[in-house]
Amino acid sequence: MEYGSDIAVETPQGLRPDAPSRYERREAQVARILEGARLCFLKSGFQGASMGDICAAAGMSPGALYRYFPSKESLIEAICAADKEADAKILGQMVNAPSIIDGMTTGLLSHAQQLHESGMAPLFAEIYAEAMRNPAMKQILDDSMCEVTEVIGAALHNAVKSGEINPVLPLEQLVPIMMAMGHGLVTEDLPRIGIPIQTMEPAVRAMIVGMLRPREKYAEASPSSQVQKTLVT
Amino acid sequence: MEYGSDIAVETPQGLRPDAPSRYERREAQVARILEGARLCFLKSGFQGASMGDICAAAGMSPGALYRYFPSKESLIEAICAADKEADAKILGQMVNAPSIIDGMTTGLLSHAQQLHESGMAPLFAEIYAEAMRNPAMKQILDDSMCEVTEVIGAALHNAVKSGEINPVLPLEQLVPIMMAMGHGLVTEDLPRIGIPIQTMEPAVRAMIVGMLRPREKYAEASPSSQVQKTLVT
DNA sequence: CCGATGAGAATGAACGTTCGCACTCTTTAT
DNA sequence: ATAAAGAGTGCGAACGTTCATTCTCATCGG
Repeated sequence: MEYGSDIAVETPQGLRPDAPSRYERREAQVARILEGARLCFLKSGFQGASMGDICAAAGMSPGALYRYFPSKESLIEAICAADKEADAKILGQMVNAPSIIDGMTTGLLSHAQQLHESGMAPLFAEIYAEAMRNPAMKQILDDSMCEVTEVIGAALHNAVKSGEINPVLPLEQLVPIMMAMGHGLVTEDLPRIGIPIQTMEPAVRAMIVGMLRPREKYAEASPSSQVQKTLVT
Repeated sequence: MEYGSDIAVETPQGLRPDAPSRYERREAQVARILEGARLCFLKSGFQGASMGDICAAAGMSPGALYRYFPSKESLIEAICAADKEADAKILGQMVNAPSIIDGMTTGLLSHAQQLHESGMAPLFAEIYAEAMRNPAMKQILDDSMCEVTEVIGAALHNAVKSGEINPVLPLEQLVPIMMAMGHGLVTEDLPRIGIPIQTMEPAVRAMIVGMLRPREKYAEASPSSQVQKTLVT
């Protein structure tokens, strides 16, 4: 059951630096497998998709596929990890915006948009369900969650210190709650039921403003939904 | 593949009204099976739990179990339907409260509480994931979702008419968005990571208030987080 | 005695994974 | 330059297991 963890290919430095074929080909094959696996998992779920299905989708025999991934589980983990990396990118947008309200609003909406366009929303649900019982998957998810919590928490902490916002709750509690709500927003795939992402902007902003209670000069923000805070907790 | 849909037991009227043993015994067996199935699905997921596991959990042989449920799929559907019924109960609380803000706030929190206490949160994730690919499951979920949307939508509509609230968005858009956020809140199982349900109260209220923008006399509400609306969309 | 119920072995399919073999490059030896 | 060796890669049959479901037979209440 214990394979060496050579899922990822060796670094190119292991070969002549100008030799393209071997290393690049291997990377391309890995990509093909992951893409096929993603499609199958999307259609049938982690447990429902068979290795046969995945082989077919990747245009490859089982023998060949197993040269790249030692088990079905390793495939699932690779897919999850890739998904979490995509999340991290979005995160950057959120915390680097000049206004924390704008950053979080557009960050959440981009996340939803990306998930919808890439058709990954169902996979998200799958990952969550799998994490509920598979400890290895749980770890991947928790690590990612932890990292996100810290980065957002730090950004909010700065905003609090500079007097930009005055949250309804201590940050340790507020951040997970906002993330949970955001998680619901992006997994529900609202565009599918006729609610375009852009429509959600005022609602998302209202939620964030409601929870962060920015001082007036920060709260004006964009299109609609003006709210001003009146009291400190 | 096409069995008669006699998943649920025949109504008691089909037997002598004073005959307890047959009908009651059958109902008890069904309950035992469903409880065992629930535990197994919780632990291993719909696809991961085997009929053998479920038989063992229900203290029953496969031959016996199949006298009550014609397939594994019918078991899954029964579990989902039971779950959706539990949701409907919570819904009553929400719309019958004198203040729509209070009703929705406490309704959401009760839902989260119940899901956490009954340990059903992981099943929720499982149901969602399954619905993403199984059309029959999708139907069950959509029907429930549709019903909830209507009831909440109607309650909000009344509140708008009476001038109690002035939502940031048209209701057809707002309701699904709020439900999505609520869904995220209850499935994330925040108590598990150290955030007790009651802590979430101000945050949930802030979200709801932010989105519904009640007039001042309704907005005062409980503990914290006072927000007042200033403009119409 | 009959229909409902239960146990548990049996069945056939599907699954994840492995194996043996063939083929193709790349490197090394001649 | 050519041959031999070796590693990487691919195929698809085969293996052992597990699974959902069915079958057969026994039991029991009415």
